[in-house]
Amino acid sequence: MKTPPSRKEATHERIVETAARAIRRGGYAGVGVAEVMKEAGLTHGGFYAHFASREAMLAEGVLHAGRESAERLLQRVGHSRERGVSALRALLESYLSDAHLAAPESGCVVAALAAEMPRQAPALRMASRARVLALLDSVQQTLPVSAQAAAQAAAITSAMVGALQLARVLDRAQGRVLLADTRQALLAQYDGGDARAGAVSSPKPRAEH
Amino acid sequence: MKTPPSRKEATHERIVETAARAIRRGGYAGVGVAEVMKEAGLTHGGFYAHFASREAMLAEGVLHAGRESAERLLQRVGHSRERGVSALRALLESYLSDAHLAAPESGCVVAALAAEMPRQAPALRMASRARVLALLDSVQQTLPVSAQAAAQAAAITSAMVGALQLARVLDRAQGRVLLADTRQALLAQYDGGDARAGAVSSPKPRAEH
DNA sequence: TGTACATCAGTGAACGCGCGTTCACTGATGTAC
DNA sequence: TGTACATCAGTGAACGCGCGTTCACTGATGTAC
Repeated sequence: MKTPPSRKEATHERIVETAARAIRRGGYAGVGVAEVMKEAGLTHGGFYAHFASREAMLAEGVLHAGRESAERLLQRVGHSRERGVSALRALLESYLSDAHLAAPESGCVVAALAAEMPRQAPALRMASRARVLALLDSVQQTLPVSAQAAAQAAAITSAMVGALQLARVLDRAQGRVLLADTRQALLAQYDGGDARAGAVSSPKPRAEH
Repeated sequence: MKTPPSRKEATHERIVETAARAIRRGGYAGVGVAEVMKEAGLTHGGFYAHFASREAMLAEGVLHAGRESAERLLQRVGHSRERGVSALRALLESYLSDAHLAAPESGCVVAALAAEMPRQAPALRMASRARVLALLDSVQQTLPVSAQAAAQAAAITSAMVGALQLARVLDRAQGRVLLADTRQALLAQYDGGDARAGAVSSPKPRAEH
């Protein structure tokens, strides 16, 4: 059983949570020590009592962000299955949703950081890589067990991550269409017949106010 | 007809080419003015005779990189069609190749920078967005004309970009497998029957020396 | 063709700012008796 | 229960370095006559 966290442990956790949000918002390169500490309600002077370096904070942040969004995804998949929806469909509808598109800060850390990951120093690159492998594994677990499951998971995960990233570069309307198109294409291919075969462009979303 | 480039124009072009490589290697955030100028054989003092700001250089760099890799892709697709290979197959085999995986510096700028693009200042974000739209269009042009072509292009482009990024995060062997799996899955779905339906994991690549 | 001068591309030193990191100190929490 | 002291988390000022930007100057190129 866990002992209750000490004051320092609780603070540490709060900094890591803040960092996990900040790296998804600004990228590894866009996150500063002072900024994170301030957002966590502290001054930057105390930072090195918690981490050996800025990079160590980023590594803890990416792992935390990954675990957090993996949990959330798993929950949603669980709920949807109770409603008779396949795990894969639940996964795709959640991951490729407008909500996820609009909220990188609390979303998938791989989609937020993939391009930056290979450029990081070894420790941070390894932490990043672990989250990519975990995502691939999560996707694979929504597929029927078969010899091709790993390969299918690779293709599906690639499309999920790519679609979210491209959609975030485009403007809102174009991004939503791209997301919807990709969702439909993947469902048609991997989740059997109840989506019409051949993806069809969604109608333009209505203007927002 | 073009007048021959002045000395200054030639230098400017050389800086932009250098920048185009540098941003794909290091990301927007990893590129410095002094570094690019030095790599172009100049001192950093002359920089502001060529660009209004660092950001202006990055914008020219991303456009240059995009046009360059689009041209190269188009060439390869052209050659392959002469050999009786479909345009889409040629595109996928080139984009999802081990060579592209290993050479981000001269490869697709969207794959190298997608996650950073939404965070940039407006001018740079617009230049980045233009390259995403151009890539989507390039992919669509390899597809048969149909009402679904845009939607298919969205799904295929997402998978292409995502696969390259994920593969670059993993180690070399895992990355190649992920790339091959995605390639096969896309070919099976969109390029008809001669790839076995259902992607199959490739054998492990041999160790390199 | 040759000389004098103006223009222009590029040089190198310097400035200012942001940011990661360090450190002496403070105020609060917990322990000994 | 109360007092004295030690420990510990967090503060705030300061340091040093890198980097974008500026600017006075130089050497080369081109033009006028």
